[in-house]
Amino acid sequence: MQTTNTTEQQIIEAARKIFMQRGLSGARMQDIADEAGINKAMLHYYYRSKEKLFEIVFGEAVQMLLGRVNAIFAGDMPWKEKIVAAVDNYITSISENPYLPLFVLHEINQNPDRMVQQFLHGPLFPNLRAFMLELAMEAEKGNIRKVDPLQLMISIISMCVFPFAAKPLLTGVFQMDPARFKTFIEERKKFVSSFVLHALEP
Amino acid sequence: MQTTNTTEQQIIEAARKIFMQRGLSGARMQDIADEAGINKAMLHYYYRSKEKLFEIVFGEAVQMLLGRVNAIFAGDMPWKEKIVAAVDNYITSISENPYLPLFVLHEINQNPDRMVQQFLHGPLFPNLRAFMLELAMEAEKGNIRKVDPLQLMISIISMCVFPFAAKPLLTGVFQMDPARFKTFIEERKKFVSSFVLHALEP
DNA sequence: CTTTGCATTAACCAAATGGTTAAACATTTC
DNA sequence: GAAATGTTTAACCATTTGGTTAATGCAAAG
Repeated sequence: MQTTNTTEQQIIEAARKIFMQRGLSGARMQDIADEAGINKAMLHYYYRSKEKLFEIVFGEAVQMLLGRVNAIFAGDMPWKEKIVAAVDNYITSISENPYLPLFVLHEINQNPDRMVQQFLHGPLFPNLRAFMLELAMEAEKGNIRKVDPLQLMISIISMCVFPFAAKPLLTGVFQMDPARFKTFIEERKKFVSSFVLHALEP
Repeated sequence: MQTTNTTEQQIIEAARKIFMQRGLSGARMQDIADEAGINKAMLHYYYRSKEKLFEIVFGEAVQMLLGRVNAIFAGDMPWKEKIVAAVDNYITSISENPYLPLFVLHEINQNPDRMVQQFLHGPLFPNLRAFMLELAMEAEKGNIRKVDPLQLMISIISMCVFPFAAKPLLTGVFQMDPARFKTFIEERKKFVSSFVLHALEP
């Protein structure tokens, strides 16, 4: 990745930073311009309106958050390894974008219709669905305890995502400093996958 | 609870509704006034400023979300029953306030310092801490698998809270209608507690 | 009845905010 | 090198928004 970006890219990066931190209604066009080191009029020159700019940032964010979860289940590993890899991979990728989950969650709540747009683009997580089917079959064969795959799936995602969405709350309640939180997240990778695998034992 | 409230109460209720849905920066004083069926000036007459009004609503919300989790672990039941009761209780209480988790999470992220204020009031979840200690002791005795109590605690909370924070996303991705979501939540009570208990088996 | 003190409102205000414009500046084209 | 095209800026504009004010309504106290 180049450090010298075009103005357009600089704007998107600045917009991403501001929107992610403050949300659509909390973000100020002036702040985005300042962050990008340019004049406010430039934002409108390249991206017409705040709404348009937001849609781009939001769309990319949804892709990052949801696209990845599907991709993780793409391989043809055994299901146990798939769970371990998925958890590890997902927590790692969110670590690099800690604001992402809450940003997406909050904005979807503000305007659920925006999601509809997003889902028209691609198919609905074929890998994830295939994986859930695989789990159901393993349960049938008696290799794992019989659980609702949807409940399981959402539990896994919950355990990976929630700590980031609740970071300031957790560090506050349990008095973790930033370093402690980092090790907590690192340890969490192992914890979640082993927790899930144990829970699935017949 | 009376249906005929004082103006002050009407304002708080209206503010709660608007703030919870739109957040601090997204809420408009005019909308709160309309919701309460009164003049905008009344808001300032009773609560000086938007910020002051928000702090009241936010404080109550934190209390609802965090205060309860501590209270649930108060009794002297065996730890297994405590987990079952806590999960059931917590999911039920959030069902009645589905906007609550995301609202609190989002606003804490916007301004983490606000939390500090909240924690100065009471002690830091003595029951929750006691329960975590109890789990550690059970692990020592070999009655449950040895796990980090903090990781476990946060996992339980994650699994209870996240589905509500992500409701529109989940209903979108997994194409649930409102009724389906309701049964999903109802089933979740049993799923989560049994999932956790299985995961804790030595 | 009138005075007093609180409750309520319409009209108003200043600052913030998303967006526009016309001119200056830079780069490419011929 | 001048015309044309694209980029950037300062100044400006209209609307929104949190907040104020002065006048009105109104119930209780005297």
